[in-house]
Amino acid sequence: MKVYNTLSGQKEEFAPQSDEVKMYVCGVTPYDDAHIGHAMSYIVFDVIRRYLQFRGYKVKYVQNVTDIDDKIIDRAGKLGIPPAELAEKYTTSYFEDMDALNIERADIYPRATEEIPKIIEVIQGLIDKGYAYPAGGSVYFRVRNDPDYGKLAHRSLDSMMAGECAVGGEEKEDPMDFALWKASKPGEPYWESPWGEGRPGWHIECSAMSLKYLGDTLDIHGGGQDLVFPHHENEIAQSESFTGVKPFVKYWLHNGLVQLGEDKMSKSLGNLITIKQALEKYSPDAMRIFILSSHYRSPLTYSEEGLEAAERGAERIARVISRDDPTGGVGEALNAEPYQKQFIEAMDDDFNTPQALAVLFDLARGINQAADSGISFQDAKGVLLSLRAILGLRRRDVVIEVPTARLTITTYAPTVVTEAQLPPEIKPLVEERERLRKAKKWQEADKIRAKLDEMGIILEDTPESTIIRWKRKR
RNA sequence: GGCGACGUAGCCAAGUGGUUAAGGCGGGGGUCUGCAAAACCCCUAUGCACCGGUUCGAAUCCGGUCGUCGCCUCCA
Repeated sequence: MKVYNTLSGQKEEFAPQSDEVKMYVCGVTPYDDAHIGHAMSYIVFDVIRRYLQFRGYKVKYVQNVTDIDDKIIDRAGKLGIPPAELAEKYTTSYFEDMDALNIERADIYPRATEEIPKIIEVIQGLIDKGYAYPAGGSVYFRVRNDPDYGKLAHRSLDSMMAGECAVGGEEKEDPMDFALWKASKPGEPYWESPWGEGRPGWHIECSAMSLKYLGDTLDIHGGGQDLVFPHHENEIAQSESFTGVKPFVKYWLHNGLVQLGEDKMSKSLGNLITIKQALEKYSPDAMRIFILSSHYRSPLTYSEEGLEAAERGAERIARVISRDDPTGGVGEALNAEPYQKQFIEAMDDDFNTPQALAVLFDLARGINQAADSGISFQDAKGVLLSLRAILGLRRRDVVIEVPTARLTITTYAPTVVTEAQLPPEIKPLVEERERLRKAKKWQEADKIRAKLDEMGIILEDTPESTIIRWKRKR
């Protein structure tokens, strides 16, 4: 298995420290609804985690919630509510989105505000070792004392200085130094520390949490490419300086960024589409297919057409899974092993989900062919189910028997569907149409079909039954 | 300005030295169907931004040109 490591800039053979992969992915700062960019990152790492598990690894997955930060304080101030309340609101919203997208929960979600003792311990350790210094109630990391600084971003300190004139710097020894601890202003939330009242700087919480929950060396650290510098660079500096252990992370994985038209989708540009907005129009499976259709390290341009295409694809795979094998598994059977092998080959090559998805569609076609020609596909369907689960796809179609006819209800709900969920006015219409069809009154029958179509119900006649299909996405 | 990525069919997107350039969506034709829908079959890039070079052979390596984007500042 090969993974692309940002640190080396190359694909490397994946060799974790043990059978339990220690995985840390940068989480959110909850001050607003999560957007498509978040969806991309967390779907990508969800798939990576699922695949590692499929390959037999145990995975310990930790994701932080940075629930105290300048942005939270600013936004809460504007809204006139306590920062903690704002953070809580959007943390809840975040979990709703993750659940809706079928992203498995991390094992631990440490929150910055609950990890202050560890954060202070790390900062104090850095001061003791000469890597940090207090100034004006804050504490800064002394970048010049870390000869490795810049190794992740592949940049030298001097080249960083050259481009942009230094930021801040009033009490810093060096303009590139960054804050580990920030002195609080009056009215801001604060915690007691050896350096006075204050709060953690942006990068320190990730170092403290990952060291606490996963140890001195992580196997995988993930996040968006926009975090490479300065966030992850600073994490390396903090962590390796504190522990003296190198590397802090064996494999740095970064996903490409979502673009909206010409520009990156970002907070500062304000051109965000939230996950909640997208889910109003598109199913979770469509979102996942859309995102997984391009390689995780490539930029992804959000487009309605792309989502529409993904929606069709999601539907196709769900339909295959709803097909029954009439052979009962007897006789000639479709062998899905070659597909599974190809899927694994694709995923083993730095998580090539576009190719893996192509294999899934090939297998779907194979199953449909088998079904159309009376070849058993039970086992193949099992393979399709297990492979698509790695990508987190889960649309299901449910067959329901009613007294007058055998009906199949198609839905995208993750939960069990019963006839009771079918709107009561639907069934009589379907039955009436069936009577008209038997009487060969085609025009009247078609009128009912058209009427149902307007109600969001699609009817598909098959030799055995009529399939009732919901147009709705969920 | 510095660092980096990318430019493949109508759209999206794999492939990164060697038979006919994956897959999805869309489009065209057909089978099935009362008609549809679904499914299946066939077709839809003599060519991979452009120009040179290396090679028996390049979308794939090298050089150049043009274009797009990201990071360097809060960001997944």
